[in-house]
Amino acid sequence: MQEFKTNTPRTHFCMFSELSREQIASLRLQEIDNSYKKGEVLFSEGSYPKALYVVYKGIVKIHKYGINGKEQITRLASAGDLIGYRSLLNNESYTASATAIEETKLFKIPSEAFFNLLKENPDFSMKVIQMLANDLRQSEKQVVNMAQKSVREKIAEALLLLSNKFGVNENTNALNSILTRKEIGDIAGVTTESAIRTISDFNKEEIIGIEGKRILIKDLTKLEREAI
Amino acid sequence: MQEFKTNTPRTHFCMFSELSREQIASLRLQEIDNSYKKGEVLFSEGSYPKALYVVYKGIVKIHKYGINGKEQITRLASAGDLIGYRSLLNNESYTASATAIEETKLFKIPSEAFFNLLKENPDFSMKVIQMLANDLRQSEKQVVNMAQKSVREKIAEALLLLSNKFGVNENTNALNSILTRKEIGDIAGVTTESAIRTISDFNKEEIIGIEGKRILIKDLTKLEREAI
DNA sequence: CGAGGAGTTGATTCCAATCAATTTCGGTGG
DNA sequence: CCACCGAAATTGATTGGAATCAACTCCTCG
Repeated sequence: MQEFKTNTPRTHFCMFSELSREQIASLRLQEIDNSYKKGEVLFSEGSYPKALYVVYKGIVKIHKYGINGKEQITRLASAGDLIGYRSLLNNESYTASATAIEETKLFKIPSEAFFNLLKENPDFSMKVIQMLANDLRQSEKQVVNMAQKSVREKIAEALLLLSNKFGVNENTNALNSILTRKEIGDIAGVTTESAIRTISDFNKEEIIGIEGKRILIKDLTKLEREAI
Repeated sequence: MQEFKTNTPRTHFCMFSELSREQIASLRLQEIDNSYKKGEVLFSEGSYPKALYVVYKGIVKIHKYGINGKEQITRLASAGDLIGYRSLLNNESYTASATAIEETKLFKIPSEAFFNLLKENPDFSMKVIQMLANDLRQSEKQVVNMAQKSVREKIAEALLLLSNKFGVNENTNALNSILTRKEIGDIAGVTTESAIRTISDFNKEEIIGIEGKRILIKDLTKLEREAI
């Protein structure tokens, strides 16, 4: 029934390609001088957006708190990704928090600048629309995954996500990103213990390798098969 | 165009309010002469979109097939709702199927007409953007629900969705929509048996009532509490 | 070198899926 | 109008997967 390969590397989609120099200027990008360290919170669920941000270095997790505080990571953002746009577009408070996973640097775009460009440039609007449509597709696929897949499948899926999004070292095959086991569990929607056990199983089965916190993708084909 | 009525002022969002007569005309809305009967498929996962549709009567479920054919309903569309827009915007094949739950009538909008209006009317673009941002918010909430909630919570959530989206008869408190127990399970992401057992439990606890296939919302407050 | 966080492992529990059987219901044709 | 058929709903028994609880080790960092 599945018509797509679930792990098709998504061509990176940059909102800002094809904008003219003037249009970029009109966004009034401001470099945020201080960087966010690992664990620092960029914004929190419930607070109100004042601007939107473009990540230009590092990794940010977008996460929500569910039943008795259990975390769910809904998205990972890295260089080129826009964050905080959704609440801004809806004019509502943030429905998720954003926290740096690695040291992160951001550009800030004042919200009026963003809205002005949206109004004046139909191509830019179309870009935003396509980005949203893509995110939505991704999210709905995720709903089905969460509802139906086993822990093993969800962890395989999470590892593939990390591999696609951040890539692997071409010599060692180590994932370029280092997340805690808890965070991997929070992506997959399983407990930390289940994440650890499954990662350990994959290691025993030589699908992946483990070097401390680092995970090596040893057999991508098998991993893809595990994710179904 | 006729006014679309619903009991859900909060979530309901009509794309076409605030469009001028000319703009509406430019969409070249075509009434589709034959209606779709209960169970009829409007389009299927994997096929390619040729146009987009506005529901003007009836209910349509948007659903995907997951592990060994198990269905997941990702969205319900009724009067005023647009369907099939996402794949059109992405220029990709449908990632979900659409099936009539009740006898359904549609307007069809040729895709060029839609794209033209998007290009020419920033306000309309903004409407589309907001609709997408809303859908996305909804979908990400759903991811957390699926990942973390119990069967009981998910069924309560599904019943609330039906109550909000389609309303209840103000005398009997019966849900205006009639879905099968399987479909309710497919919304909640649980098996049909679990859906039945939980609905039966809620009935025993006088949170809801059952009259054949019809479900009566007897105690909305309790139901909301169940959904957490 | 101590402390605390991250990772690991084992034992236990329990929720929900699965499997199986039966009843009820709604629509259709004689 | 009623009998019949298939689909939907229901109920029970069983199983199994994953959460929970608990204890412990291993880093890493001040």
